Amino acid sequence: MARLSDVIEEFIKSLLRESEGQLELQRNELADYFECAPSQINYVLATRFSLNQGYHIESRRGGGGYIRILRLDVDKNDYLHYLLSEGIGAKVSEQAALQIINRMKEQEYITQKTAYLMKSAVLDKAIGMPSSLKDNIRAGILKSMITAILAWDSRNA
Amino acid sequence: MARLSDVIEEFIKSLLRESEGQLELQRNELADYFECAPSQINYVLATRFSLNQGYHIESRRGGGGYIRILRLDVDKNDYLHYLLSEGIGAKVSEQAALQIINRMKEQEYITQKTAYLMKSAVLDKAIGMPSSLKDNIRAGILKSMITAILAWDSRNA
DNA sequence: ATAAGACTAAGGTCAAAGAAAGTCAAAATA
DNA sequence: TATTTTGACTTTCTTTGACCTTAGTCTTAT
Repeated sequence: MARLSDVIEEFIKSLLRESEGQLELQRNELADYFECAPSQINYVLATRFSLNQGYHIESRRGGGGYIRILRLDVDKNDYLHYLLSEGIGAKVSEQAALQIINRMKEQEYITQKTAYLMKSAVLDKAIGMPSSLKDNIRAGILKSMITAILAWDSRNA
Repeated sequence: MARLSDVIEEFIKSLLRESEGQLELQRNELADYFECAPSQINYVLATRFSLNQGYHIESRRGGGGYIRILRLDVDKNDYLHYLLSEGIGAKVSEQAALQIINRMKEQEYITQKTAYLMKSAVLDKAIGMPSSLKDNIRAGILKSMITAILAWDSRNA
């Protein structure tokens, strides 16, 4: 007897295959279909569709809510995935962040203008905050922006 | 299932596009057309056509009453400078930040892709941090990105 | 002719109900 | 012990409806 989470994982992945890596679903509907608790869907998403595993999730609550799952294009964007999974840890200095963005530009993942914009978002000046928390916050922001760059392409495929 | 509020929003926006950003309508008529409660029109106006989102609403009750909606089209530089000097204070909520970025996109000051990138940088998730400091940090980042957009333009003028 | 008051035709407000999704930790299971 | 399953509780967003306010119109007494 396969674990239900594995079944749900496979189900979602087959849906993704049929729909070019992009998919929108209703949490309660899916939970109904598999006769499980709605929160199990969250568990499956958290453990099998994380960023490190190459997926991006967007969702909305309330009437007409949804969960959107994007499969990021993995092999095409090696460096970016490396950054997300190992390259950027919990903390990143300003210098390191700027270097990373420069390299992204040199490898033509982003335009010069986008690089300029991204840099502005990770500057010490932008983040304000004294303390060592700055480097944590910067890491979060940088990762989020890199994820957005990856997600954009999948989303508009 | 698309949210009715979104449908009404799009309907109004398309009317605005056809009429140079100015439009007068009858609340009950519109509610009839969409078969919804009249107060849902107010909900749509409040959540999607606020001043921050770039719209101005005037209305009149009683016989011959109406609701007038104006799209405020501002000059790019004026608007961005306004945001930096008054529009964005020391703190900004996630919602408010996303609305500002949406407006920049609707006014075509930035592309949709850039909007997506900028949004990713101001999300609660990106900033991490529980606490109320989030809104301060977000304000700093958003201002920094807006400054970068201004600087880029003048630099490449 | 006119001012007061009643009637009608709008739009406004607010709170409750409904419709999702998120979180977290306890319980169950492998 | 680690992973999975469940469920109670929370948060967010939307929809509905009862009640309120305001503007114009019509009657009527003076």
